[in-house]
Amino acid sequence: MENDNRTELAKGYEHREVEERWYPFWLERGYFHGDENDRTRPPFSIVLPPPNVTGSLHLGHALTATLQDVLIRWKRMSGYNTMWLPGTDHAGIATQMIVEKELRKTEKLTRHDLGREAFLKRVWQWKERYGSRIGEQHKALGASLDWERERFTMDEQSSRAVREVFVRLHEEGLIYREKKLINWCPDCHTALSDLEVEHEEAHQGELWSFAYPLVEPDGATTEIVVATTRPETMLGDTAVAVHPDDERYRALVGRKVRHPILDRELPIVADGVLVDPKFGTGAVKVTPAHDFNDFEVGKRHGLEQITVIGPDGRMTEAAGPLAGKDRFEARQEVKRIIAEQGLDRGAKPHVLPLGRCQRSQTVLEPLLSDQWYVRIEPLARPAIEAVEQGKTRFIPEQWTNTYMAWMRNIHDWCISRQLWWGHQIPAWYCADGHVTVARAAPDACRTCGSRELRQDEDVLDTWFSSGLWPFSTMGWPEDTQTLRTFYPTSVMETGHDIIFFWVARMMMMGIHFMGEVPFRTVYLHPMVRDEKGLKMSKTKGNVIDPLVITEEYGADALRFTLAALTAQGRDIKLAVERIEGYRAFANKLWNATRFALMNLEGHVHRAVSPTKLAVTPADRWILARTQRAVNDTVAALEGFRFNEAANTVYQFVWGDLCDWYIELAKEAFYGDDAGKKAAAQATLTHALKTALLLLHPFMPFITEELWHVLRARVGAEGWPDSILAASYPRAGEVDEAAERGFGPVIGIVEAIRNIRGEMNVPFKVVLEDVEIGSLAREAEATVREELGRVHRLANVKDARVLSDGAAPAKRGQSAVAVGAGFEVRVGLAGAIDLAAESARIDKEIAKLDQDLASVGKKLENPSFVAKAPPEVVEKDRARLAELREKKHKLEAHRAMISNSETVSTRRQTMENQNEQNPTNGETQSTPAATVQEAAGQVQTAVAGAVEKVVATATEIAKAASSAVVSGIEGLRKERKSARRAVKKAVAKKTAAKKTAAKPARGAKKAPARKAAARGGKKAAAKRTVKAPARKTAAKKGARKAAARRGKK
RNA sequence: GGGCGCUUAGCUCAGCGGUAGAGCACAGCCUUCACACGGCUGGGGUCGCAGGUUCGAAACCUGCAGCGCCCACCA
Repeated sequence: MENDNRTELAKGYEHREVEERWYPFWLERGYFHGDENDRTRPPFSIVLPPPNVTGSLHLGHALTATLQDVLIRWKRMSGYNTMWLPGTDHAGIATQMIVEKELRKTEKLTRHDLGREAFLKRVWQWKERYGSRIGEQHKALGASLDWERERFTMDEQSSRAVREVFVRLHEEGLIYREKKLINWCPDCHTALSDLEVEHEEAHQGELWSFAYPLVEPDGATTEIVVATTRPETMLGDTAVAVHPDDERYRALVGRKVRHPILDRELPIVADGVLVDPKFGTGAVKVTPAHDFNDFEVGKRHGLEQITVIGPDGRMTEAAGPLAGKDRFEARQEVKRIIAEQGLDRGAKPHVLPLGRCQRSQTVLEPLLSDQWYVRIEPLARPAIEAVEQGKTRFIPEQWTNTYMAWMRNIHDWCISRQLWWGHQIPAWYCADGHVTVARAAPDACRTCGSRELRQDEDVLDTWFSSGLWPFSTMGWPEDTQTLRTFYPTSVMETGHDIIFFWVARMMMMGIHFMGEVPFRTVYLHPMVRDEKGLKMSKTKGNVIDPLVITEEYGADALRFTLAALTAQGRDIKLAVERIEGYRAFANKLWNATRFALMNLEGHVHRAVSPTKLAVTPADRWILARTQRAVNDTVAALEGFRFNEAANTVYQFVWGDLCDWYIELAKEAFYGDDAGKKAAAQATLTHALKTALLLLHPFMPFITEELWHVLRARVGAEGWPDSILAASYPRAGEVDEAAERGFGPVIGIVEAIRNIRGEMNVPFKVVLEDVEIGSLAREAEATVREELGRVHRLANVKDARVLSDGAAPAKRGQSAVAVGAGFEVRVGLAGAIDLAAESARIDKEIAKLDQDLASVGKKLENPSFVAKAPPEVVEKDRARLAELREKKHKLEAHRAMISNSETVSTRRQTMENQNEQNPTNGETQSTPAATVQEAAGQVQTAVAGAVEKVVATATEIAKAASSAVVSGIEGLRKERKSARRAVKKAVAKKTAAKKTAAKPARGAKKAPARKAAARGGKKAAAKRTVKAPARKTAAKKGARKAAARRGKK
């Protein structure tokens, strides 16, 4: 690559330039090809669900390609011999319709004008012209498909497999031809399988009743009333059915009615299966040629089948006076004629089920015709067993049930289609109608020897060839090395919308012909919808075009977005803002690398574990975080939890690496400690390299680009010349001590930043009076070692770190933060708003009291102590201790402030309330009242209390081995308690406000606006109890630290 | 008619027995020498409703409600 030696990057990430660069590079080196002769590496194969050859990439394709590419790239980097097979589907009806449409538009011709042969030539031309488009689009997405193996469902190899399967199934008696009712699309002029019928409920339908006069009236009984939703079918009625046990009609069974329009008499039959005596009149008109139920009745009773609606949806000659009319016109005509004869018995609204053609949306017509079927039950049984035995498993698991339910109730599969584009059925007829099924055109009729043979004109259902895809593409029926190496495939990744159409058929065919399931795992991805959860459609205008997105935001951003949104069992609602967000992430990664490049000059990366280098606590921390990110990412990928994998890397890169480590490393890079700098360089390189590797399957382009630049900077030892050939990071042990040990440093920095934020001290103001104390021994050492970083990250000068757990001095004009295992005092002489600081501390103490109450109550409950696991109880005890310690420290600080300034009335009230809190339990604290009354003694009293508190705290810290840990966790609880307090206050205030007047018109602008937006209740809460929800100084640090530590 | 899924912060969603989270959006501060596609800080949640199990439920069970999807030959 010409640019391979660049060691600098542009300021911002430009995806267009980068994404163009790498696909040809990968192809050239043959990285995507799976070697069927490779015995050294385990195989991992996927067949891409073949998109329609006419298709253009939509988000469904983008999703499926992304997820499969993530798997394939991950496995490839993990040492597998991967093979991902591309191809396209001829898509019978869809393609034929498109070409017909074009033909009509450009030449005003129908396919019949051209004739079969000429038309098919046109379709092939079309295929040649546009068939590669979708492949190119997959390349733009970065899909690492094995193009050498690209297939088409109608190429010679696939066609041969289709004929072979057809012939064998026919020989086995599993394919047969029969005349029965099928779903017919009058618009597409073809039979359809059950699956291609879209069921719908027509609410504007009606149930119309009319009378059939008895041929021989019998006293009062002169007619029998039947009901129908399809009046036109009465022209094909050949019986009226009643329930055999129905007393009303028992006497009529066996007698006849007269057809009022056609010259025909119909028998009245008894049928217990068809007729529900409670529905309608309890008498049913029977139309064997146009209704599936009636068809069965007809067979049971030997009734005549009269086809009155033809393949074009018009009435046939058998419809007598209505012959030639459209079926819907005929419906109205029939009603009119019957009414004229006085036989109309009224209509009522009725919701009727309608079947529509999946393709054309035309209302389908059950039609009697000769079609080919697959006898499916014998094929389904083994496919059910395979799943029961776990040979193939579904993810998410719930789809197992869907699959099973359908398979157990499966109907024979109508496979013939009256189309031209497709695999023509390998059956030939002689003049006498004998059928010869053969792999190639036979010379003579197998039955009578006639040489006058004509091939069946129908073609096979598209899904017939798709069903063979996993093995037809690998050379079946030959016993190829490719099949031996890559069949069964490892994963079938597709949408749940084609679980029956495709997945089930592949299972049946694969097991039957290969003797082995076609895939070990079926991962069914969610459907992509728009941000409101609606299906994307051109008419709604809510389609997000992946090609536009790729152009605008980059393929990497699109891929990452799709992966990050792919949670199991939920549709994806995609908003463009999400993609924007992940484009920003790509830019972040770009700039992190850019930063590294600027600071790695002269650094030569060695292929040794960075943990072997002498490193600082910060270095050890990011190395531990890196390993955790690796572990979590790999675990998520193994479980097909794409969203988790993506989010893990995202958080690691942006949070740990960029927000923290890079900032920490600056101190090393810009300082003059050569050893520290070298360690930081090695560490940063390792962390960044790992991030690139982890990300590669999700964002192949940018990671490849950055890999090359980084590699050029730090030397090539152990770095392949493509990230694609590098090893995926492996799970390993996380240095939890290093993660935990750094917690106080992070906590202290965040605590100081928080004080800045809350006290309105801009970052550029250097804090020159900072004391850090109450540290445990190891924490003290770490903080001392990393003090330079604390200085830099919090813009502090000469912070004092106190020894042996000593607490910071009590001084006025200061803000104090108490965190887990540390306490920080920030002197803000002249800059502090004491009232604000005092109020802040008050609120924190109020929260602590809430927590103390809650934990105290829990621990006072004997059954909790007795029944809960000891660790849990212990944890709560430690937390109680933490809370108490913290409260004492804050109280001491507050007392100090109280001494510095007159306390407001509001605060007094609050303090008094706190003192009255019975769950407080700590009676030693200095009551505020005392402070007020004896101002002169305060200093001494406070000092005494503080000493006690510190002593107690130190004891606690030493006693509990995990003091720091539980402390960090303890801090998190503040949040909940605080919220609880707010909630209670809200409830009270809401109750109080209910009767109060509406918010005044002239209220402050911003709250008023929010109030309007959020509704009265919340607005009230906002106005009245704003402050208590304020967080404590270090809580965010604690939260993050806890999150960082992870739960394991 | 049968089945499945969903209901958690304004929005999109994680979490699925032990201290309510993320991204975006929002507010304040910051044009600090990787990144304004940026940084720091903050505000915002009776985890759909009602019962039950449990020491403990957003999580498990039951019922209900709303939304969505799939399957289905009742005229």
